[in-house]
Amino acid sequence: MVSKNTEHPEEIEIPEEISGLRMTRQRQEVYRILQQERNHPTANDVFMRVKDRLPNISLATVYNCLEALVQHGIIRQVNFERESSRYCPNLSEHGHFHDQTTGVIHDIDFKPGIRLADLLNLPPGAVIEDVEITLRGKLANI
Amino acid sequence: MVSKNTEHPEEIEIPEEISGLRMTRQRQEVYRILQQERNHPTANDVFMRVKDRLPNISLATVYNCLEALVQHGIIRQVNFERESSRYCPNLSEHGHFHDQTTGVIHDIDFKPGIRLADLLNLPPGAVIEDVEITLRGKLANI
DNA sequence: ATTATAATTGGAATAATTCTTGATTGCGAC
DNA sequence: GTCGCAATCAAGAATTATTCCAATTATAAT
Repeated sequence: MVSKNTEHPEEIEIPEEISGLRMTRQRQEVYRILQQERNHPTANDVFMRVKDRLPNISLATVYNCLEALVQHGIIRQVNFERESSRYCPNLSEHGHFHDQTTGVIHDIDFKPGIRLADLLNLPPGAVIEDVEITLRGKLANI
Repeated sequence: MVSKNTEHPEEIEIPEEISGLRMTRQRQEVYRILQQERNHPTANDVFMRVKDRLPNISLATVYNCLEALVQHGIIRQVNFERESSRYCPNLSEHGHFHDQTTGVIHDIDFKPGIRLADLLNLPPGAVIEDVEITLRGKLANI
C-alpha cells in the first residue's frame, strides 16, 4: 500500500476511515486543520486554510465535510450567540469561555467528579443527550 | 384574580419606563407578549402575535424593540444552535432544556446553593459576565 | 470494465437579521 | 400652542451564514 504522505513525515496521519466515515481527501484535510488549529475556527476559516493543500475545494464541501465529521462524532460543532458555527476536535465533555476583549475561546473542563445534570432541577423523565455550557466574560490582566 | 387595569382587567400593566428605557407603545406590546407567552417565542412569533393589537407594526420594529429590551436587561435573548433567536422574560439565572421530540423549551433552575463557576476550571483571572446552559434531549413518557 | 453509489463543485436559493432612508412621533423650550 | 430636536418607527433593500441543487467526478461493487 502506497503511503499517502511519506513526503510529509511530521504531519498527523489520518486513517482511511473513522467511526464508519469514509475519510476522503477533503475530509482528511479538513480534519487535519481542526487538529492543528485549536482556536475553534469557523467553516470559512477552515476553507481558507485548506485551500493551501486543496486549491480546488469549495466552501460547500468544507461545510459537507464538517457536517459529516460532526454527524459521526469525530468533531464538535460549537455555537456562540448567532455567530458562525465553530468547530473543535476536543470530544471530552467541556464548556467554552468566550473572552469578550480578545474574542478568544477557551475550552473549560469540569472539576473532577462533577456531573452537571445532578445540579439542575430537570423536568421528570428528562434524558439528556447533549449539554452546552458557554461563559462570556473578561480576563483580568494579572 | 387581581385586576390591574380597569379597561382590560386580565392584562398586565406596563409602566412608562423600565430601567431607563422609554416604553413606547410598541415596546409595551412586545414586552406584554413575552410576559404572556412563556414558550420562548422567536421575533417572528412575537411579530405575528403583536399584529393583533398593532396592525401596522413592522418586523424591523419588533427586532428593534426586542433588542432594546435585551440591552436594558428587561428580557433575555436565548439561542439554540443557529436557530432563530428566542426571547424570554425570565431574568433569574437559569438554563434551558430543549425537548427534541416536541421542540418545547423548558426553563431549568439550579438546585439551591449551586454556583456554576465553582465547578469549572476557569482560566486564571476570568471574570464571568454571562452564563448559558443548554441541554438537549427527550422526555421519557411516563 | 461496467455499473452503482457517494462525494464534490459552483452557483443559486434561503432565511434570519441588520441596515438605510424617510416619515412620524414625543417632548422640552419658548 | 408651536417650533425644533432627538428618538422611534416603517418599509424595503442589503447582508451573511448556510443549505440546496444539478452536473461532474471519484470510489466501490459486481
